[in-house]
Amino acid sequence: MRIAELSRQSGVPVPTIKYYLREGLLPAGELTSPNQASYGETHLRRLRLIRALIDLGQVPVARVKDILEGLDSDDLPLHDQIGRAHRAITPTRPASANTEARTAAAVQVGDLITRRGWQVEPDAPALTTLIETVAALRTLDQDHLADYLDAYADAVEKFTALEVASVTTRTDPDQIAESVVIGTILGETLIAALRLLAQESISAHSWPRD
Amino acid sequence: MRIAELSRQSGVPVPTIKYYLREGLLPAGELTSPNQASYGETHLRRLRLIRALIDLGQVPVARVKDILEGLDSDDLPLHDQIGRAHRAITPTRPASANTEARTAAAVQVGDLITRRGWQVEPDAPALTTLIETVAALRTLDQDHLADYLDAYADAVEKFTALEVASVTTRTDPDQIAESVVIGTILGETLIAALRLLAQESISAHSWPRD
DNA sequence: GTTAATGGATACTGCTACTATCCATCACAG
DNA sequence: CTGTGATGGATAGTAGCAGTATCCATTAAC
Repeated sequence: MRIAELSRQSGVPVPTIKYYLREGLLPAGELTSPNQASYGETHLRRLRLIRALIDLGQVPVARVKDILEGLDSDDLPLHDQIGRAHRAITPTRPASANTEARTAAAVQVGDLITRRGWQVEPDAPALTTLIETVAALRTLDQDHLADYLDAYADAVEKFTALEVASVTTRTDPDQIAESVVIGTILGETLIAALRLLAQESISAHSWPRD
Repeated sequence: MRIAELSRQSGVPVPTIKYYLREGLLPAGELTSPNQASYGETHLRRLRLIRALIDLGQVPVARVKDILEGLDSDDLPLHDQIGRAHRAITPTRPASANTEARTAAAVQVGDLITRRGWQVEPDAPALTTLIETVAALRTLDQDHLADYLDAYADAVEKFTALEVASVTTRTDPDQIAESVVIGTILGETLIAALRLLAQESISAHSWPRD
């Protein structure tokens, strides 16, 4: 198929497809002549994945590129694929000052991780976010939320159990990697959306005409 | 305190504070003379809230303004405050085409909501996201994840229960509104970070040297 | 009484994710 | 075999966002 058809089937405008080609998100089509290329089913699938990560997962284009390079390089350990996915959805923070609140939060989070027996690298991107968030909650006088960390962790472990179960339905290594990446990123979108719906419903119940 | 002190205590550069003042995120200080204003504790608290929403919650400046206006307008029903918070973290999507996958996803999500007895307005921002995400998962051949919707919803209801319990520790209506907003937005950041940590730990267990 | 900071206004910047334009082919209908 | 429209590739332009920078006429503080 040529680019117009690819555009029609994916719903992505031709100039945008060209842009993804330029940025190396999408592999070039097979050249049949100096200015004619043909795209196949793989291109369509890849394009859909790109759009899902960008539109639903809010992943920046540069991070999408990272992820796709990871998926394309065979034999990359699954743990690294997950790392890329995590970095894609965790903005790198400029390491805030080590205030009192931050130090206390770091201790609390460290305790939680030990208590749970989690194995977490000390430079995990999510670690900083978690510490920073707990510190912010305390600074904003919302200790009640920060104090529920364990209960949150309980519920969160359910997700990971689900995801592990879900991934193990696949056998092909390439498919596993893709599932892990999509699950990590779109899973978050899914959970966030579900949570908002549950909240809205609860809020309608609890304060019908507050 | 004057602007330099506010900047020092909050860690926000003076030009940025001026920008927030211009944008109406931060109320003007009390003018003591044509070119001298004094800021108080409320300004500092507000500034910290702004930074938390922007840095941790990834809320765009314009949405932060929405939220703060909501918090400032007394007597705004809590349900509306929640609505603003939800809109702040749910990007408005340009309503994709009604493909087959989308329609099927809409049905599945509708069923889920009925089954759970959730009360959700048909134009809730999270609803579109959820439908779109389920549709994307199916298009990307990740049905296994989409099929676990109910299990996800189970775990998600735990969060809302936690948040309701947490909010009811407050009595002052203003504080409740603030808690709801912060809980909604930073709660998501918290959950996402915890989930990534749990994932990393599981992945280290399951595929130590894959 | 000089030096530095302030409030307020206006202009500029860097980044991201596209769009638009151009052009020399090329496919294909008539 | 000729004219019309699409294509690949390159380069340039754009819109929106979140600040930064500069300027200026005061004013605070030593």
